[in-house]
Amino acid sequence: MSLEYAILGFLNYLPLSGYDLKKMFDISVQHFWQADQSQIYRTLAQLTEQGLVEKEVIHQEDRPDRKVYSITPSGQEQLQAWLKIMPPPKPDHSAALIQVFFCGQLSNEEILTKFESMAAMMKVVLQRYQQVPTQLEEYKSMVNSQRETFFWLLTLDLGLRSIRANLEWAESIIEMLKNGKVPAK
Amino acid sequence: MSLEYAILGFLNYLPLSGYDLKKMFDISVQHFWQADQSQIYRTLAQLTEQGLVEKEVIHQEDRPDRKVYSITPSGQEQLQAWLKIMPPPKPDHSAALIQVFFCGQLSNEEILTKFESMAAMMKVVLQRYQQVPTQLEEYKSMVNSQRETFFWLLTLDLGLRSIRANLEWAESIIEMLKNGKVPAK
DNA sequence: TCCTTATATAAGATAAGTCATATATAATAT
DNA sequence: ATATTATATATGACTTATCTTATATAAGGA
Repeated sequence: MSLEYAILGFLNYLPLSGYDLKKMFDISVQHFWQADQSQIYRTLAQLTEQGLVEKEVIHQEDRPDRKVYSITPSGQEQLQAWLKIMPPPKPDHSAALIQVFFCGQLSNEEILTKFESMAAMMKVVLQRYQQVPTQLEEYKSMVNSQRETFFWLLTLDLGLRSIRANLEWAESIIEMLKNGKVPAK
Repeated sequence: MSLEYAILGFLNYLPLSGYDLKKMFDISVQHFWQADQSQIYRTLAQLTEQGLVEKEVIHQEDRPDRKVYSITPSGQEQLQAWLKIMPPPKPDHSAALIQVFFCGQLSNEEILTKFESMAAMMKVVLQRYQQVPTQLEEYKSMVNSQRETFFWLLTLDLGLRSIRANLEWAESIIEMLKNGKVPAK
């Protein structure tokens, strides 16, 4: 599980509660990692058991107590070690590609509609990506390091390149459909 | 779940057993869908319950009985309907990107090593992809349709484009590391 | 006044998939 | 002679993640 390491990564900057962590995910890696709130809490519990993080309960009068987690030396070791290894590439089961694979069973018009809405969606995602750097300021105030922001921008860059590759692919298929290059049988 | 529809897609060509299906996955969509044997059997059971496929037991003397599944009219309807909709884009949790995001905590030499082995791995994947069309013959003999093979090649094309985009990204980072473009702090 | 958002954590149910293992036989390769 | 591969299905245990719901309070907007 790498949510585990993502959490350790953030806690290595500063101590945070489960609630804070959720916000951190949302302002920084939301473009490639949507963290589930309940999963964060469960993973935090698990990391505590393993001695990789430590919990400090901060009492609050009017709201539930804050439980602030800090990384332990053992947690830092684990994180460093993990950052150096290559994570086993997990095969992604792409529903979209399964649809492409079997879409010969649809009519050409239906397929054209499909790829056109795919292309349209990708353009939306592309725009969303191009607007992500707006959140940079929020993130900067949390980590305050040009080096960290640099790597953040790299993850954005890959996202952009991937979406562009996808869009070009979809557009090349639209071209083929319009020019009658798709075999009828 | 889209394994469900992937199975319906194959059964729409011809009736197959769980064992046959596993082989079908391996010779055709293995590059974007590694199907788990036990998951295929479980999904087949579930599809039978839902009335989307039908089971015929074929007795064999020396080996376990073959259970051959065929798609029902209801299954065909479901498949057709699904092929037309856009599957909700499932957010992929990329361990590799989490590593990039936090790798500012490593030294520049360690990071260089990391991206170099990443690039090397992508080159291997690229070669593997370029060799996939070899399996085309096997697949052709199963479906015998130029239209179907065309869409198969499209899924390969996307794979190639994506890997190339990834590789270019990794190489651009290697360049930056070598030219001292990575902030020290 | 009422609704939403923010603050904060947690647990039950369910889904989807992976891993390991079990059963049984025949053919092929080393 | 021995080991592996092919044929064929199935289940138990486990992991990871998602969805839903619960609890509690305060501030701010319509």
